[in-house]
Amino acid sequence: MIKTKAKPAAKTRIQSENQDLILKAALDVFSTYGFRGATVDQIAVKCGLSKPNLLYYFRRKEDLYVAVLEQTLTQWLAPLRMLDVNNDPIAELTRYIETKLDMSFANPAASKLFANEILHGAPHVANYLKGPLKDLVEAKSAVLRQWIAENKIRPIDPRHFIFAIWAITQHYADFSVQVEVLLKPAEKPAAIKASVVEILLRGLKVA
Amino acid sequence: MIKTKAKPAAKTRIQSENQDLILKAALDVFSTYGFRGATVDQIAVKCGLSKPNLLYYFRRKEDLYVAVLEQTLTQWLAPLRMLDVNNDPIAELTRYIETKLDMSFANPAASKLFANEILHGAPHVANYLKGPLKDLVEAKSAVLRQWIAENKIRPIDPRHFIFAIWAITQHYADFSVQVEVLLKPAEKPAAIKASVVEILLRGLKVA
DNA sequence: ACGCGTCTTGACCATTTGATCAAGAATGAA
DNA sequence: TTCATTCTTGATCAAATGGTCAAGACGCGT
Repeated sequence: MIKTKAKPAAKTRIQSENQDLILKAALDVFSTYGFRGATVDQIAVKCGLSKPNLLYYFRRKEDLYVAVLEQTLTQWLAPLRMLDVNNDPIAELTRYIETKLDMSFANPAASKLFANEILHGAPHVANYLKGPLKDLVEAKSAVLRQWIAENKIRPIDPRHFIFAIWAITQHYADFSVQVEVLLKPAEKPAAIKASVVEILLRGLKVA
Repeated sequence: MIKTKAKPAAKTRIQSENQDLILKAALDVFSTYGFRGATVDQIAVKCGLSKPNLLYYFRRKEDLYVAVLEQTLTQWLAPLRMLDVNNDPIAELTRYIETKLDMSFANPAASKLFANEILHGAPHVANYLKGPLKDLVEAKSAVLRQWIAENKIRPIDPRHFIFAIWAITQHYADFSVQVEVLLKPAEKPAAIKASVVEILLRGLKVA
């Protein structure tokens, strides 16, 4: 009997369960120690599998790393895709910033994984940056430009403004150790969100 | 004859020359590959010394890493120390932001080295964060608070505003690969500086 | 030129780590 | 139950890498 197709993702129950376990553990370990710093053994122990067993699912350490990275990337950019030109700019941008901050608080590992990858020259996602990401940024820059043209927000360079949102929101994940030390005693997420939104958006509001 | 003191830093000409060579190469390699990702051999080759010779100057890889890190840290925070409560706030903050951006453009390796260290939990500089850095941030937050009290700038949370400046300015160093791709064709530093200053400071100016 | 202390290196070692493989255990459709 | 397929692992390997050491080269004040 023909095997339906060449590469269907997960097939058996055990396969999908274990792949899921592995990906979760790998995100944790890779984001903490980086690609080179992480060891296959660490990840295997973390998800309760033997090293050869883990390598049965992902033949090479790099395959696993790329899988985790790709899984993270799409999830990470989803909220930007939702930016809608037809809604109120301040409301839309507020929602975007707050969503990004929520993600940084809830899943700092994803942000750290990505930051580490870019920091080291993006060797595994160079094409992703040049293709899908650049397209998305261009599209959303156009949205901001239209809002400016309609005089709904004050003029600003759209790309640098997007960079600013990314930089600040991800800062609370990537530099969480530093933030926690300098912000002690701890501040509530809601308070942080209010401050960040204020810093980023106050200069955009029309008189 | 007594050796003047226990641990005077560099003594002979060769010593200071080679230590300098090593520190420069180490900054390059550590910032690109991270502590674990960098190899002593790589650094040795980069500065034209043999591996045992390099280890003659820095007995352990970690010693070298810490030396580079400490050298970088002080230099990196200098511009913040200069923030002067007696000058015009917008002028002072503009100068600070532009200086930080200049440093990111001129020496991205330093920023990346620090980013990598914090990203991985700041294992070598935890005390520095809790001590000198926290003190500096508190002091400069007080400066911002005074400007607010004097109604020279609009109210903002000082600490989060400092974080915002750091996050954005260092973003152009740490994420330079991404920035270059998304900003293509390349933009002049002066244009970037103008955009960033506008984004950060427009919301601060009093009516 | 001498001689002491500094500098340099080839050879070597121990450990870590990514990856392989053959053999056996578990799974599940018929 | 049967048995082909999938899953699991102990043992093992080769390469990379941090670090050591003894021996010799060199720099420099005298």
